[in-house]
Amino acid sequence: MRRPRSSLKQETPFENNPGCEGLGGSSVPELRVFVRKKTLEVIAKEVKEESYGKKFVRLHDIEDFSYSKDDKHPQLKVKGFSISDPVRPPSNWEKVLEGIRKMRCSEDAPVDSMGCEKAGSSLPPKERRFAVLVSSLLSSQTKDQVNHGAIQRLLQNGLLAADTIDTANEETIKSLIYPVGFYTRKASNLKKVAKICLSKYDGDIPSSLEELLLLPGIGPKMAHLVMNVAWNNVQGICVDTHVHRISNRLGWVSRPGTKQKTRTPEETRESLQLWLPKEEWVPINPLLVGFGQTICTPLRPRCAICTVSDLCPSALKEASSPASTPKK
DNA sequence: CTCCCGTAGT
DNA sequence: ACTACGGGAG
Repeated sequence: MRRPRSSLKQETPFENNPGCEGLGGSSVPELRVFVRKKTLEVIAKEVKEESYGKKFVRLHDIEDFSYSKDDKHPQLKVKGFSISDPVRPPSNWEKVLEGIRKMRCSEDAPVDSMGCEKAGSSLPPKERRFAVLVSSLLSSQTKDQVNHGAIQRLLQNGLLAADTIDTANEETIKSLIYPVGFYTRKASNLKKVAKICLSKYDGDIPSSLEELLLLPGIGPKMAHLVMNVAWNNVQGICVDTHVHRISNRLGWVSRPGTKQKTRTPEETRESLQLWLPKEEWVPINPLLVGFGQTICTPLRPRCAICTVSDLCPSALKEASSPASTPKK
């Protein structure tokens, strides 16, 4: 459902778009793609890496502009570059996925089953959503069990709601959430988030991806997770380091227009979403996380016991697990 | 000891 | 692109 605008020169949709503003005044018509915080990266990257090597695009180089409401990102079509290269799914991806599922069944992983999924499951909707948000804030780089303990302590002290957190002492919060990773920063973020939720959302949490991303401490991974869990609204794939690593090993993703590996989880997400059917967007995360913890580990992946190694372009190409670590 | 992990700041 | 954060794991 895209609304292509054929003649940008006449319409210049950016002028009416709060996210994008033209730089008036200069004799050369130059359009600066100016958007909020994290959206900037997406657009700038698309333009920058694909064609220009800079964050500015000259107005006359833009041939088309499209905006879709489902997809939040505006897209620029730039002279000499085609955005719409057809993307075909990697061969055998269904077999690979099925193979990984089977391995996951036999070898049980400690899979962080996302503590936030059950966070505050007994609370009313609004409170539950807030609990999910808090749990997501705390859970990054933290074991599920530790995170759960922190959530329980917050709950017991009545500090799992925007209004109470807003008035609470930051030191108190800090001590309650300890020992979650980065507790100092997270305590500070929690206070800020509570204030924002109170003032802008009546104590509820933002219901869009963009607004979630504006909260301190909420990045792409958690924003997608919160959209999924709190709002039951799948806006994108929740890509963590496991999904990022394994997708690249399997050759499932690449930098646009190349066969190079993606360099960031966000690039991986964009690339995966181009072909992976939406039904898989949610289950792919727990599946690959568990697989990544037990078999396709960051160092010394156990390709020898992996049942899909014959379908994996990276199999046995990195130092494998037990065999040899002679090294000097 | 080194590496790792999401996010933010640089 | 690189790094701090704050612990856990190797």
